Amino acid sequence: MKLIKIRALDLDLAMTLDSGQVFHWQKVGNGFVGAIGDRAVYVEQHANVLKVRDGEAPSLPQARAKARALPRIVAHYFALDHPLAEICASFPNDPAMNAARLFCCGLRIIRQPKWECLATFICSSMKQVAHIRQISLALRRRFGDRRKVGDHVVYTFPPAQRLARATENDLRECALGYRAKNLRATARLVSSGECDLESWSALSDPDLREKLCSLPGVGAKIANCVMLFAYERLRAFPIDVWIERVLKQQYFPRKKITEPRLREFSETYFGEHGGYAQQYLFHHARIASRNSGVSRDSSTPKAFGVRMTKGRIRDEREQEHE
DNA sequence: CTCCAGGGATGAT
DNA sequence: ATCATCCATGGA
Repeated sequence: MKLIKIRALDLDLAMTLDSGQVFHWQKVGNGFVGAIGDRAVYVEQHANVLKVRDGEAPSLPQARAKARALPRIVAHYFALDHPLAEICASFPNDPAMNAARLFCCGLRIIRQPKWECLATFICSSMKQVAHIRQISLALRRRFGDRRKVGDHVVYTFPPAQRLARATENDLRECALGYRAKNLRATARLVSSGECDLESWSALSDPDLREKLCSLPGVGAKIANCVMLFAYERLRAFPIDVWIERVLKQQYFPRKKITEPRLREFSETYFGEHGGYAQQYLFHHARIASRNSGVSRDSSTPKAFGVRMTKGRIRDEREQEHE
């Protein structure tokens, strides 16, 4: 089993794959297996080197050609060209951000295929990471293409056309619940050509956001995820409950802040790589709370050093008014 | 404005 | 072993 080496500075592969951007990579031995587009890939990290291989090709010349392309594809997917030191240096200098920056060394924003990212985040609404992984796997197993890398089976993410042909019930059987209707409707818009995800790359941030939000099942949060993870809009700042909690506790303690004001703050304060800042704050908060052994509805993560019960938060909200 | 939809993991009891 | 809670969008 021959592995190709790729130099990868400032990358933490395991953290990157576990930071809530992608949901299909599976840990195998010292590395991970997953799909990058249509290609089944195994990847493991040794310090500043990635060792990779992809699935078999039918003939030897083809296999050689594919192997030559693989390093470029992997480097592009993991965004090894992002200037991570510069990006981190552009973050604001404050305690929460500094803690997150320190904690998340080597965390990169992956470049995901647009349809795969959009569809996956439509499925993510009102779900937690563990569950999104199950949905992604169910969709891939049922509608994707089976590939092998070594002894491991990997399924590619099904194209929009294939999900558009599925019935709502087919999708529900993948544990999508009420998201089945939205995913199917969006798949039809994309596969019919009425919505051309590739051509949207040319749009400004606000125009792109508007287009994405026009799709069934896509609101502001999911639109921002897709902008950040699939359109390289590194300013896009998705606000989920984790980030909302962090922003309020770290930047507006004991103050009521309206939702539009919080959004405005998130879009200006964190600068040109706000999406990266968001990812760092998000991942730090998630892991810190996971390790604290304290449920997050009874206290904030230990790393932030603030204790605040849900009851107290409610009290504060009731006390203050604009 | 509120309420609800679907559901597996997770943590509390 | 039960039980409550997590989650974001869209429609009633």
